[in-house]
Parts: sequence; structure tokens; C-alpha cells
Amino acid sequence: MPRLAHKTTKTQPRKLPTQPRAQETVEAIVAATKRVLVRYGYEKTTTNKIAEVAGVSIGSLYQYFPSKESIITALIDRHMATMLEVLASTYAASTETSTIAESVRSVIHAAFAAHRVNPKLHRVLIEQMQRMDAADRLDGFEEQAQQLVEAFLSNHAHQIRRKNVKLAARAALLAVRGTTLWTVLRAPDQLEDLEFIDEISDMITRYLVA
Amino acid sequence: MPRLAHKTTKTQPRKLPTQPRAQETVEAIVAATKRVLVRYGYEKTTTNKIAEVAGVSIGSLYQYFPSKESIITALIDRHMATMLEVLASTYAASTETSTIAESVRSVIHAAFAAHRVNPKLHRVLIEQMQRMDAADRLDGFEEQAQQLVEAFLSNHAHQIRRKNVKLAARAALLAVRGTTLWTVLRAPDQLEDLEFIDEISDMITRYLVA
DNA sequence: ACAATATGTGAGTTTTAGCTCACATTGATC
DNA sequence: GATCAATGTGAGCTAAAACTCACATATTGT
Repeated sequence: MPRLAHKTTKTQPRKLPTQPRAQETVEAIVAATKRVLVRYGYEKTTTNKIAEVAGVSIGSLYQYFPSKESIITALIDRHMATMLEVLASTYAASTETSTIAESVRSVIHAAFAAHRVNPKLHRVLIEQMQRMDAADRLDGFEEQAQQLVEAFLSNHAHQIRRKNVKLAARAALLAVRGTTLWTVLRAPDQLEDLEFIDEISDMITRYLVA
Repeated sequence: MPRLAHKTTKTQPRKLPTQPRAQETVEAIVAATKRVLVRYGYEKTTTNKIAEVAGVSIGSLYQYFPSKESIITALIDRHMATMLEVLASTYAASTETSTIAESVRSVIHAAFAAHRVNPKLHRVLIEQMQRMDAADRLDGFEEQAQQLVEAFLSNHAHQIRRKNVKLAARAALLAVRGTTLWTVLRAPDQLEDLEFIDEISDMITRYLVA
């Protein structure tokens, strides 16, 4: 009997690859999907095209992914994981700096850096997260980020002008998130503009500290 | 000979409606498209469904719109016009208030108000603007907004901390635009949260003035 | 009244892309 | 090396949706 994934849904893998050969196939499909998505966009990305670019047959593709959307879902998970790594490592590398201004600045730079991984892919995936109901995949991450910022503000309460911590965290977080979103979607070149990123950092710092 | 539109392209109307009856047909199609889009999203919105909801035949639809995308394009133009009106009127109604803080606050409130017109439709249209190459329809508007903010900053130069006017205008504009974008896409309830909007206004004001 | 033009109709065509399935090949286990 | 599971193949099925077109009805101008 073939080794099936626990639940065979529209987004879960159909069969779990065990042999190295099969895992290479899956990787080839994932890699090909990235390239095709970036090049042609979601609508013109066909499963047959993906299989062709991956150098596997269409049948193999459907052995591991039950639908086109499931491939996108897998990509979203992988891409978010990569971004989190970038965010974590950049942030970790700058914990020695201790003033609030420097902390804010390093985190915001990390946020932009995380968006530099593969902006075009990021854009396509964002669009699809909206369209599918995969947006809730982000919600957990959002909540986590909110908590983190709130904790940061509480820890430095004596230097923070804002008394309503929840509100301040939400405003600061959203201004940054909104700016990175807009930048990725409509002005990707700006991801490299360190002067601009410093400006945003300064904006947030001034908002937070007296 | 039927009265044709000047250029018959993929996005321009095929035939111009002259009789009132025909204009009612076009309006019915546009109105039906809004409702169907909001209810089902772009992908599940079929031209046949639109015609059915509009109470006209599919043939009539294709007499005035050469493609499904052309209907979306028409909607985008109308929706942007509505938003501009809201923005303009809200701003005009608050020109008496004269301090920088009050001006900034009223403009930002107007920006959020403009997004309250039909948030769900707004979201669908944004997604489609990205997908199609209709994004350049926004670019003109962006440029105009940038100039406006720059002019505002120049006029109050003596009270503004920022020396690089272009950069400051870009940062302020993007923070607001990004926040409204994120809010419409991911947290539409927040459009009504006046406390939050005031918080963003305060952030921008502190960034700009000494 | 009667062209001529504008508008309206909807069954049917066409295309396209997601997906299946019967069969072939490779690898593991004894 | 024999058996069985795991993996791979791709021609073709199927459904859905954008769009056409031959024809019908309504309106306008003279």
C-alpha cells in the first residue's frame, strides 16, 4: 500500500516522498514553480508548464501535489520560513546595540532585508494569499509580532511617551508593515534605499520616544 | 453604420451607448459586476453570471465591453473617481483649520474615509490592478500626490524639521499609503477606528515638525 | 409608413488548463 | 532474482468559462 499523507485535502500533499529520488522530484517542482511564477505570473502559470520546466511529467506533479493551489501553499510556507530566518538572524546580529533608537532601526532594516529575498516571488505570493484563504497563515505571525513589539515597549516603558501600549504597538507595526508591503508591491527598487529606510526608522523612533 | 468607439482595444468599450435604454444596460452591467465581484471574488465572477444578475443577455454585455477585463477597468476608473471626490471634499471642508498638525490630521482622516467607500470592492480591484497592467493607472495619481505633499512641506518650510523635502514627502506619503493599503486588505474594521487614525496622524506630525 | 440604425438575445462554439489513469520503470526486501 | 511497493510517464479526458453570431426587437428620422 502506498504511503499516504494523513489527511488528503486540497492543500496537503497526496503522497509523501520517501526515497531521495522522489524528494528531488518534489524539489524540482517547487523550484520550477518559483521560476515560472516570477516569469509569467499566477494566471499564466500552468501545471503542465511547471512539470515541463521541472523536467518531470505532469503525472509526477500530481502524485505529490493534489492541486495547483497546493503548490502555491507549499511555496508560501517555505518563503515565510526563509523570511523569518532572515529576520531572526539580522535581529540577533544587532542585539548588542542597546539604545531604543538603534534597536528600532535594526529591526526595521531587518524587515526590509527580509523582503529583499525574492521580491517578485513575494509579490505573486501575496496576491495569491489574498485570493485563496491562505491569509490566515499570516495571522499567527501577525499576532506574534504584535506581542513582541508590545513586550519591547513595556520593557522600555520609562523612555516611551505612549501610554496605550497596545495602540502604540499596532500603529508602529502597521506603519512599517504597510510601508514594506507597498514597497514590495509597487516600488521594489526602494527595498535597497537605505536612506529611505533610515527615514522610516527615525519616524517610528520619534513617535515612540519623548 | 453603428457608432463605434475611436479605438477598439481590449479595454476600450466596443460600442458607445447613445440611447438612454442602452446606458441603463451599461449601468446595470457595472452595478451587477460590483455586486458579483464583492460576493464571489474575481475568479468566480463569470461574464455569464454578471449578465444574469444584471438582467441582460450575455450578448448585450459583449456589445459594450470587449472583454471581462474591460469591465474591471471601467470599475477601477469609476472607483478611483469616487475616492478622489471623497478626498477632495473632505479636504476642502477642513481648509479653515490652519496649523500643520490639524492639516495633516484632516488629510489623513480623508485618506481613510476615501477607503471606506466600498472596502471589499476596493480590495478586489487592488488585486486586479496588480495582476493586470492597470497599475500604471495609479502612477499618475501617485506622482500628483507626491507633488502635493512636497508643495505643502515647502510652504511650511520654516516649521519643518526635514531638510530633504522630497525624501520627507516620500516617507510620510508611503507610511500613510502603506497603512491604508494594509488596513483595506487585511483589517478593514480598522478603517472605522478613529483613535488609530489619530495615532497615525500624530506619528506623521511628529516626524515632520520640530 | 418604412428604411435604417441601434439595441437585445442566448444557444452554441472554442479554447484552455486542471487533472486522471492505465501502464512502465526503478528500487527495496527477502 | 523474484516480488512488491514506490516512483515516473504522458496521451487524453473533462469541465468551465470567455466569447461569437445569426437573428429578433425597438427606436429614430423623414
